Amino acid sequence: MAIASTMFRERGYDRTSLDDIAAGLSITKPSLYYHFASKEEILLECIARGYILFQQKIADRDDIRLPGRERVRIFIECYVDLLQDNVLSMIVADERVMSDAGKAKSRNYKRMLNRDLLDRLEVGRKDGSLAFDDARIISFGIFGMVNWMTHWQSGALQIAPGAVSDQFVAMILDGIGKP
Amino acid sequence: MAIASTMFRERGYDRTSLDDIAAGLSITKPSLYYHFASKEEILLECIARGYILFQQKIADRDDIRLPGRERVRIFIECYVDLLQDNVLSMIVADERVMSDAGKAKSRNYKRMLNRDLLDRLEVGRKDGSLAFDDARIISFGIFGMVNWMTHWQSGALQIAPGAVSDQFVAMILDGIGKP
DNA sequence: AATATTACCGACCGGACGGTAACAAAAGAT
DNA sequence: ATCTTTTGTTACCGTCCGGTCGGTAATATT
Repeated sequence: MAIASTMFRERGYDRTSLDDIAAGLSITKPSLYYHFASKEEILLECIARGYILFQQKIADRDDIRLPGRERVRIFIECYVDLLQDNVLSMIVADERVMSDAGKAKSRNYKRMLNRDLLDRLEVGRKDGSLAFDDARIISFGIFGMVNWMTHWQSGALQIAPGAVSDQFVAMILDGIGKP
Repeated sequence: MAIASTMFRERGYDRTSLDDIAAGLSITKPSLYYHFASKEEILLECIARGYILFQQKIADRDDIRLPGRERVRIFIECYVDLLQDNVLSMIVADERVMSDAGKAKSRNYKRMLNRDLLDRLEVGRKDGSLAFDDARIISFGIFGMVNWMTHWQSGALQIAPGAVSDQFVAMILDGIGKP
């Protein structure tokens, strides 16, 4: 499963054949079909696994008493961490190749992640640590910034892993404009 | 060409067959091969066309005397505009399917766009209208935010087209944190 | 000893896709 | 009116891929 996640992330779902995955596991394609019903099912399990890993990671670091601003930071840092481990297959899975049922499941995971970030934003708005107009657009913007990291050419930026999320967080919270 | 751009954007490059494109033009596939040498060449022309349209659009609105902050705003607004017209094929083209030569061309266009935004950021830093740490990360973050719009489910947000770029710009320049 | 169950394999099918060869119809130039 | 170039077409090829079928060792159950 971890191997499939990595392959999907590296080559893309479409261009990762079942033979590729099977070879990665040192078995053959029919054997794969003993464990999974279809290629889509493999993808969906990768997605589910990524979501669970995210939940675990953020549960470790989260603290409901912190201001919204800090809870948003924690969300972003955990998310970027997992992205760098090739583990969030949600991102690489183009919904257009999926069945209606699969699409619904995939969207559900995305919706839950979005819900989580939206909640943190609203907490920040209420406790006064954040200010913005439409939380949905802010959320989409944040996801866009971090999800697009999967399109970066690996090694194009010579930079420490943590530095990226630090600067993203700084940009999101404080902006780049000077008063 | 415009039709191919739209199809690539809607279905993705891999899942748009030459028969699809030909059908969209009311001709047949071999006829396509009279005008283009390969599928990749079609893609590269779409990319080139998108870049030219962007250059034209931004040349109309740009003013070198404006502060960097405003020139960044103009860049983002033009970019979002073109994205909404399905015209920036650069974004949907996964480099992993391209030949080395095609990859080089595609990257070159991306590099030029990135260069443009980086220059605007540096202008802002020099004239004091912007402040940030690493311009490359800011630039990648901005491209990520806007490029990811292609992954939004159309109509998920009931919002005026211009409002998105307004709020993105507000978020980038001023941030969402309260002092 | 007889019977299931688990986990796997070689060989194959049907369909889709990028690309090609050979041939036909417009259309302008002479 | 004919020739040539442009722009199409029909029919086909090779390859790849998701998925299936029949069969087989090995392990567990009775």
